[in-house]
Amino acid sequence: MATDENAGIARWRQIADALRADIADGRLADALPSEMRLAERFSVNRHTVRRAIAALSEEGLLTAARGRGTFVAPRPERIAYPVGPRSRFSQNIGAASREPGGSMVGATREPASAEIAGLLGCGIAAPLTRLDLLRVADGAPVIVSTLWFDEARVLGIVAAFAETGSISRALESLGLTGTRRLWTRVSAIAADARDAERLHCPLATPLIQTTSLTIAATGEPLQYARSRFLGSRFELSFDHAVEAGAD
Amino acid sequence: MATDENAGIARWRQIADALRADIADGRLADALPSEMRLAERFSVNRHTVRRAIAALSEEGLLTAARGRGTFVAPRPERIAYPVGPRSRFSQNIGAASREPGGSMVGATREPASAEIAGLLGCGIAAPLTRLDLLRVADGAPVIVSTLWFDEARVLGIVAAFAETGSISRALESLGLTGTRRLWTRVSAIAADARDAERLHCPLATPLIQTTSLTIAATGEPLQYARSRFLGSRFELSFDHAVEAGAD
DNA sequence: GAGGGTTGTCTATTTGTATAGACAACTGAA
DNA sequence: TTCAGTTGTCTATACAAATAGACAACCCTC
Repeated sequence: MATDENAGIARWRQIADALRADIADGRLADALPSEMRLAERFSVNRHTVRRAIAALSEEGLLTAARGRGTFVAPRPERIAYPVGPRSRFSQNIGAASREPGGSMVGATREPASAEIAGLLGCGIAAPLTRLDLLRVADGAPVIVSTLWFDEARVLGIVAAFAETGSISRALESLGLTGTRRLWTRVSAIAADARDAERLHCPLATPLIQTTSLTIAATGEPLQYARSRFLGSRFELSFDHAVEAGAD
Repeated sequence: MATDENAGIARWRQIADALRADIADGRLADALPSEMRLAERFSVNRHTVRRAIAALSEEGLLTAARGRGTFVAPRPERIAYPVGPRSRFSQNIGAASREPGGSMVGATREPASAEIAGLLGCGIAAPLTRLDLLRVADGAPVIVSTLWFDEARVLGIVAAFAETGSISRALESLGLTGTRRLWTRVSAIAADARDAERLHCPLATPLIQTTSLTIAATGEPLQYARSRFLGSRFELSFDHAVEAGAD
């Protein structure tokens, strides 16, 4: 219940973060405790609590009513996001009965770094197609992802994506069917200024970062991707199939 | 390169976070740019940069030498942490040629919440054994995890863990062999004051949070676990086996 | 209507953050 | 040795954050 000083994080921000986590996990619902009670609970002045509440109201998580109290907005449930060999964004968000959405915020050419060249099996500095996507659920941006392809293998993908609105359908229209995700790696990072702007979230919000490799039906590496998910809105889910002979 | 104001995060902390990320990802190594250069790069006064550097020096990431410059400590590589049906902590850390380590920081009884009761297949408020573990690599704490078991099924596990130093070996000594992890769910959270103290990391450091369910050889749920990993030190890795008939 | 409890707004004061400038102490190379 | 470039330390000032207290505006219940 205590807040740390000298952490470089304002107390009101620490309180806002704590309340936000409580709301996201369902520990706080309906009526918030009064400002005086919260001030006692965090060992802080009432004005400091008020500033935290103001920040959360800006985010739409709380609404205050003079004389009555402050109330928690109905919490958007965490999006369960299954990850497996056939993961697709539109399918995942669609299954959660949300409007799938994604817009391309950038499509550029880029020479392959040593790391990506190794993963995609192309030469260093070979031309890559890089797509930057912003993915939306319930009208709010929730994922930023960057995809890299060996340019020669996906000619016309930008137009195909613009037409179909989906990477998997765009790949199919190029004749690349039966693609499969080979692996996914997961870490956690803090949103930098760029991420915060794109995802409409406060600076330093925890994000889930995944990197993944997708292969074509032939087994050749096809797509390397890096995605950043709003940590508070998502729960990635991995089902562990039993590998043959792994016992 | 710009820092945001009004985010409730001090500029020196934003700069420290940015430099820490650059170090973790290998974009910064050997000699750091001079304080004046960094001040220009972040559009900030030199003293503000100095405070950021002081914080990172406290963490052991930088060492400054008057007249020569400031240097990046050799970076501990990210720990690749494979997650699958047979995941075990000691095995993972051992494979990365680090000293495995783990100490029990708590062993308590706890009545089952509705959520955990549903997962473990026991009654609500049934007695559970709860173990709190702190896991260490290279002498520094890197994971906090909490494990819940149906008490009746793991009598004596505390003593068995104390003897073997490993959960999997403790379970085997109780006759529970052939356990398997059924699923893992992943999200990202910010370290609260409690986590920060235990993991020796700054407040609001991004953590990977996993929850997982492990079943016994019979298929019955055995263990529910929640772990929090230092996001900067880990990369969880999931290999997607092709499920039979999933095409 | 009265009264207790709530949020909203005001003033004032103290502490922390950031900027600015100057100079000392030190290093390495010319 | 000289000198440009580095980190370390000092003073001073402006602004944001946090505390403290008071009171208005409002809601609900008795």
